[in-house]
Amino acid sequence: MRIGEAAEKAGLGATAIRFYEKEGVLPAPGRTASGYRDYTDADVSVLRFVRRARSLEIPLDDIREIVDLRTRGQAPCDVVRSVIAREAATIDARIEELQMLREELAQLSEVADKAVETLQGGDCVCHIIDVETAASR
Amino acid sequence: MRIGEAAEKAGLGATAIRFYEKEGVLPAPGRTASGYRDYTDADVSVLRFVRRARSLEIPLDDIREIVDLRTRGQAPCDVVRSVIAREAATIDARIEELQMLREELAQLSEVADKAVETLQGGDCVCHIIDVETAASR
DNA sequence: GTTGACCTTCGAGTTGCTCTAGGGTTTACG
DNA sequence: CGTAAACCCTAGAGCAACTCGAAGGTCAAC
Repeated sequence: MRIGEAAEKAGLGATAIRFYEKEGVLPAPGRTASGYRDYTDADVSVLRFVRRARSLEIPLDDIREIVDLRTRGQAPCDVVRSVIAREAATIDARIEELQMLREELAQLSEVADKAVETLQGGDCVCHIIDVETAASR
Repeated sequence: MRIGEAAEKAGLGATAIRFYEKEGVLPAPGRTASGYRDYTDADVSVLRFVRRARSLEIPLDDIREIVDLRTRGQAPCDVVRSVIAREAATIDARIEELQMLREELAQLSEVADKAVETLQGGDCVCHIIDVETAASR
């Protein structure tokens, strides 16, 4: 199949696939007589893996390593496992951070509502920002 | 004060501050006789605002807009409020997404553990990846 | 037989910075 | 007074992970 179909099956953009190939993350696929990239179902499953891995925010360098091991028929399990562990920790930290930010935003919009109520537009120059900088202490 | 002190007070790097200035996010500060940037406490509070806004992942374009309104003495409240609302929604979505990913990772590392147990290294070529691609359906 | 959808490559642009090179300045110490 | 460390300056390159545009080749249908 050509790149468009492979892209759709994998849930990626065609340009992203070309980019991954250029970056050495993906092996070069076959080509048709006219020079079009020609993907097999096996290729698509690799594409899909890359998409999944990227959606987990695993860096391309790590993905390249895993894909490389895979295509050379070696066991990427240990690599995958350590990457999984690392990513899990990263994601936990990220979630925690975002929850804190979310809470601050909620407070902020409360303050913003009050500021608007009490100040009625006119002289509201930067109260929200001031409160925000105060909150950042 | 010079850029290093301002940077420390605001919780930013000096290079980031220069970058913000170059990008027009921050107004150019005063200069000493020898050409060093010279920041006031008011400047630092703007820096701090930018840092806070960036930690909320608000894009520099939006921050520039808000800072711009502020320095022109206009009320950025409505802008700030709409940005806050938008960012809150973004963060909620992001948290949800990350929690899903986190769950998948947990499953994945379970599978990886089992795969290692049952397969003992040798022919473990890509079971984790296969499971992962299967899970991505 | 030509329109339109698809494919090709290459290079540049995006965002938000950091880093390097190659300088000048300020401060403190001996 | 000299000098070494720590600070500052600019300009430009580089980073991740892509996307977009230009300029063109190809394939299917009507």
